[in-house]
Amino acid sequence: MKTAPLAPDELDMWHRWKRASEAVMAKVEHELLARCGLSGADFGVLSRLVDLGRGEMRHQPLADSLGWEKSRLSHHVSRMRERELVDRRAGARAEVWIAITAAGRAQLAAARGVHAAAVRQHLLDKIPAGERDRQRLRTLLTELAVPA
Amino acid sequence: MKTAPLAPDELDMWHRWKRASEAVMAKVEHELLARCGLSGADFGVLSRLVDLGRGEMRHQPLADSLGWEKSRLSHHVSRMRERELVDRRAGARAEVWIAITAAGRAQLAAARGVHAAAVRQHLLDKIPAGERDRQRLRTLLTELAVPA
DNA sequence: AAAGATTGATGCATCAATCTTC
DNA sequence: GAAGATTGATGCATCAATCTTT
Repeated sequence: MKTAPLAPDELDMWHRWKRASEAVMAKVEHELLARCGLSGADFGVLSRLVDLGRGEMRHQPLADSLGWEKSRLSHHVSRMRERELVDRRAGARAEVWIAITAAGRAQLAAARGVHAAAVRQHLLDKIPAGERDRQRLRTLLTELAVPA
Repeated sequence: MKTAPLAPDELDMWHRWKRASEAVMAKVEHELLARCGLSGADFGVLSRLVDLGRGEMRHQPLADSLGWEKSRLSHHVSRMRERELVDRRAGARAEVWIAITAAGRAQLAAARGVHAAAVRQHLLDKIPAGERDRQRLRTLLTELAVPA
């Protein structure tokens, strides 16, 4: 199977896509970290604990909801635990529960607003307002996100 | 300054965007690594050396063209040098030149086709074909990539 | 001292290997 | 031994500190 090199307009679209995805993520995560002391990963863990689990979840479902390997979550929880944002406890069977702490709830509450503002400023406000345009974009993003 | 939490449709768009940008990058970089032994960063360095510099460039302009800190490039070149993909040499003034090796050229040549195919499969082919749609997307991506 | 680049320390992501409890 | 989770090793990104040549 022969594969022609990317034509200039193809290369252009690829570079634009790459720069846009890096820029949006970097801007949102930078604001969250600078203004709230939470990385995007920290924010993801804390908000899922609260939104999906009323403050605590088992290890594996939490990892799944983040799209993370269980080992990645394990390392990350160890670091967040030292900062007293979450805690770990053993369940009745062999399972582990991750729970948000009071300090974690406070940080998350402060971060929600900053996150919402950053997402609007750097992404949502720049998307065309028409319902047809938005629907097209939703469809494209859904296609692009299909797992390998 | 009021900041309402993200509404369900806003949150939905944010999550779709996030998953799409992560998925496209991961798929392209994974294919490049699995089939050619080059990371996205490696490919970026090699292709810029050839396309922008006929095989060699000074350190700082190369870093700039990648959007990297100079220290990041320095570390990366050290690792690529051990794999004999590039070499470093001192210039007449205090400057450093990074040059692609013969082995680097060979790997890059093999990788170009794989990269082109992956970008088409995972991004370009999923974008609507109409010129108006494409133009709209280009505009959106350009807005999103504006530096902080 | 200024320009140009490297180094070292720290935190994070991934993989394979290991531990623990049923 | 199987399910559930942690650990250790390695490579990468970022920041501050340092080195080197003019």
